[in-house]
Amino acid sequence: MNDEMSRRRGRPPGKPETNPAERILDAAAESFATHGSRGASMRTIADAAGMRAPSIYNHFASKDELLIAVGKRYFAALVPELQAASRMPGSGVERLEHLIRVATAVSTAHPFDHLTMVRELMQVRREPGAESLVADGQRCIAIWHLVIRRGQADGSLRRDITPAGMTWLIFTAITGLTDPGRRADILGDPSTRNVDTLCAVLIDGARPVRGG
Amino acid sequence: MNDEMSRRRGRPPGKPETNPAERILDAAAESFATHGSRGASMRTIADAAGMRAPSIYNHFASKDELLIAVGKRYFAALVPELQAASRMPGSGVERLEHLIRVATAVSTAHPFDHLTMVRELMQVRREPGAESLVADGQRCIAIWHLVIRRGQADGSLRRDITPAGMTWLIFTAITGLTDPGRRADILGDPSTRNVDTLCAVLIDGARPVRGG
DNA sequence: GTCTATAGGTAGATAGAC
DNA sequence: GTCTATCTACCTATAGAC
Repeated sequence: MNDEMSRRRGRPPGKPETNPAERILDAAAESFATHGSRGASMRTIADAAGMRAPSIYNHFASKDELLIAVGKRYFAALVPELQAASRMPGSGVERLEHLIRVATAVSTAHPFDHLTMVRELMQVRREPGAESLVADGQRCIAIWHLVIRRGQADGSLRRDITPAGMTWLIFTAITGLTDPGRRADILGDPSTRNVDTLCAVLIDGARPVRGG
Repeated sequence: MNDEMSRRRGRPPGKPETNPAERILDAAAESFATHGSRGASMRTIADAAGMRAPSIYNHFASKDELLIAVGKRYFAALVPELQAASRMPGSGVERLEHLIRVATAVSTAHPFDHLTMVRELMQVRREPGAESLVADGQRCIAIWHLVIRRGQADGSLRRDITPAGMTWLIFTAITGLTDPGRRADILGDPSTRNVDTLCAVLIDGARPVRGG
């Protein structure tokens, strides 16, 4: 019984995942995304990570720092991919397609990190240690804006929408894609093919209007 | 001092809003949407509604019931509008445009109700009293699916996306539109014109692909 | 670096005066 | 129908043994 209690929620057998900090981050991200940062307790996070709550404080100084660490991990995965995609050759609409592809890939690969960042990170924006998160967020937005502006300049993207508006629409669609609770309900089959088609709708909607 | 404390956060002077239950619902929706259902406390909700926490229990039996009441108010505003829009004459894509228009109007008119429903209502799905919420949600989804299927049948909507996928994409875009925290950051100017253009992107993306 | 025990604070909800 | 006072439970975080 003690054996079963001490290492609960085992990760898939083939994956040892011996790093405690990473285990804690995984558990925290899922808990934050599912129950909100206030609904997630250090006890349940620790439980999912296979330890007791006080042990978390050997790796992270506070709950807020845990929240910030999840955000940092997310941007560490996203920013380099976005930068690379924005530098690929092709027309504006093609580069935007690359951006959507990599952003969707990163966010569906780490859905809980994405949702934690979107829904819970506003609360710790002004906390010490969160400055880099704000900077990374602005860096990402700047990349999207630049690519869209260039697409509008070369005529491959419609000009009646602001880069900010289009960025927001794409970002919010990706956020919906990562929502594990609603995915199954509404999407039914979360197959990659379906996701690609949804991205195609966004891209086709972003092209210049016919005859215009 | 007691005078200032007892009736805090006054609504606009011209609006008496004497109904306590409605005041509580307004305060609860904003608090739920902003801080999450766990981050929102009965004390702060009561404070925003101009009363003390125990007084809320004269109108709602528990915090969960308050959450459910917000969801009910949202669907009471949305469902009739969706039904009316789905019955308007025209092609499938035109009816879908009507749906998007009324759904956007309702959700931006009651953004906190919408966000509360989206983010926090999953937790009380199986609570007694929440059955009608689940039913209303399924009713809305059915309307969207029907309109989209008809549009695909009459050739005014692309056929390579499932009704569920398109519904989800639109719904998630509307959710993003209601987010008061991010609206200003990303959209910049929350003017109606901008919102209409974003809806146009969705509609244009949903039309049959060119040459196909 | 993990644990048990616990401090200190705040949450939801109730009792009962008015 | 609103209030003050309060109960009980849970939360974050710390202390200190091992």
